[in-house]
Amino acid sequence: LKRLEREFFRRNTVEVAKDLIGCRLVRRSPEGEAYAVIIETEAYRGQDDPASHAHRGVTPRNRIMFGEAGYLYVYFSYGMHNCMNIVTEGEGMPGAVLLRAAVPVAGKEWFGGNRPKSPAKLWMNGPGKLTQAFAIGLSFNGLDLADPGQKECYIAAGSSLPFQATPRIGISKGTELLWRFVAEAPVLLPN
DNA sequence: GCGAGGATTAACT
DNA sequence: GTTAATCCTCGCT
Repeated sequence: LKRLEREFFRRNTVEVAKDLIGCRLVRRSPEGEAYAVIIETEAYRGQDDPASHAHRGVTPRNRIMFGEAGYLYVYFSYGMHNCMNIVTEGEGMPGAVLLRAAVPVAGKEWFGGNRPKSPAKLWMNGPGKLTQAFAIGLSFNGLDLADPGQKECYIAAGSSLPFQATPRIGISKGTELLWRFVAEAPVLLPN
């Protein structure tokens, strides 16, 4: 499990979102390193993207999106869910990739404990569920995934998967952009 | 201060 | 297919 470096994230957001499909999201757990293969992402790029939190300029919440790449942007949504994004682009250019779904590989007991009473197929097949399974809360906002000394959470390279591009989910503006990327080959899900 | 709405989910019918 | 849950953030008064 080799941590992806900052240069991977310091690129065009849409490219990063595509390249993240098939990569692994790694999290320290009491049982060791738990990880899952990322199968769904969305790109939110620039101040011109009407669906992005960065669209109206810098606010206390979204300022991390305007900063250095490789940091986590976590926000609270719908009164009950957290969503996790990885900051992209260079400083001053806001961008982030929303992680929407993954397939658990290692640390399944821990994931299952974080998603009680939920079958494995539904552990992390949505952005809110993903953060729940990985125990990622608002306190992770601003975490540097590219810091080699930071062991809580990082992204590791994987094998590339075929994917397709679709409109992003749950937004009302910017639907003409095909900036959601989903692994198409039904990746084998655990039972 | 206050009110509206949200990059959603789960449990209904 | 429909809807309640639930609270942070932002923009406006």
